[in-house]
Amino acid sequence: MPAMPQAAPDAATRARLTAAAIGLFTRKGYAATSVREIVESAGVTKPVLYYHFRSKEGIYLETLREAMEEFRSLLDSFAPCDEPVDAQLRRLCSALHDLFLRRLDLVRLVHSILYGPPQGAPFFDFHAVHEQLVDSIRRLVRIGVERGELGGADEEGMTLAVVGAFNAVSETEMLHPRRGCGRERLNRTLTVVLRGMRAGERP
Amino acid sequence: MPAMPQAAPDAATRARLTAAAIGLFTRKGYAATSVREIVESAGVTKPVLYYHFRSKEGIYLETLREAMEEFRSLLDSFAPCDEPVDAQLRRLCSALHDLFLRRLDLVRLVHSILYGPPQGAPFFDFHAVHEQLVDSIRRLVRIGVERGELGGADEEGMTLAVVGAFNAVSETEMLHPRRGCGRERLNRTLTVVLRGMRAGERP
DNA sequence: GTCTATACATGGATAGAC
DNA sequence: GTCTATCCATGTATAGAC
Repeated sequence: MPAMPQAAPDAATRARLTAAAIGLFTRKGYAATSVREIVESAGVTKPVLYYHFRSKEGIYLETLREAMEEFRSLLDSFAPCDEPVDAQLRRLCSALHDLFLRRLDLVRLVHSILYGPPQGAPFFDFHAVHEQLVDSIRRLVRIGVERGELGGADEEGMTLAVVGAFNAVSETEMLHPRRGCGRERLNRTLTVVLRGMRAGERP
Repeated sequence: MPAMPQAAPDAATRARLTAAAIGLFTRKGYAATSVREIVESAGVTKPVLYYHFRSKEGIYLETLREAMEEFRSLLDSFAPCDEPVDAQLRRLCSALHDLFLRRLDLVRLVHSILYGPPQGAPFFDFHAVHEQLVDSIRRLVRIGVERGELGGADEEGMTLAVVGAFNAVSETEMLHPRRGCGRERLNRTLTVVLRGMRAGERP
């Protein structure tokens, strides 16, 4: 019975390589990480990496795709519900914040590539993931306006205000990585922003 | 009369080098920019660069220091006044937004280093400039609270909300660099946030 | 101060044996 | 699949003449 999918004999080697790679890429960036470092950190030799992945770009793209799945799946799983939209926005931002804290190095890398100069790293479509995040918030805002829970005709301004509040806290977290103290900060910042978004305020 | 400061004979050469360097560093990043590219872009040869600056790190740090002066001086020149704080906050953000648009590549570089992995670039204290920016906003918020123009005891939340709104617009600008359309967007986003910061709203 | 030519290290990638 | 040994391009930096 040949060619049974017997859990791939070399799966362990691949896994060690991807783990080493994602760690180094996210902590040092693409250009500053050498193939030598990756293979040493994984306890293998160079040809092993080039056998399993085709190149440095190859292992970079594959490990990143894998790592970004977690973000995509969180956003995909977030379906709007009957709850008041301000509470939903808080829940979404809070869940994202938890994930960001757990993968802070990855978030750093994404941030630097999304907003920074190319730095020689091969193209990866972080933009799409970021758009998905913004769209999730935009959709909730729109629902809030339709329901009459949020006021003003400026959906885009409200969306940017929420995204901004979330980003400001995330970026503070990146600058001062003292684990966990940001959850309450996020809530308080959102309180300010959401107060400006409620319907029925004086103009 | 020896050693008169006759405008430095080689000032032009230095200027061409720094101009070429800042352009390449901000567009490509530190690691992805080679000394060869810099000198070719400046129309000189390698030893000229090593004579005037001591190394690649040297010209990087010196050109950045020079470029960041513009940001520092804008922040230094902004003194709080009698105007209502919401208008002052709008003015400050608007002035910063103009500067960001003019130096978008530089902002990108700063962003990627401030929030991203080290990438092998030598240390430059962007953090201090960023703190100065946040402090300028924080100071205005505090004044607003003291005057009773802004409500709530949460000065930090309000500061982050304003910083976030500004950053969200700046980052949108970095992602979609279509010149100029962001000014009104900034104003509208600030409108949402500032509405949430006014005194006398229902809790 | 500015050139030509070059030293020297590092990094990505592969050949060929096992 | 995994190893040893090596190729080759690129990059920083400098020696030494002018």
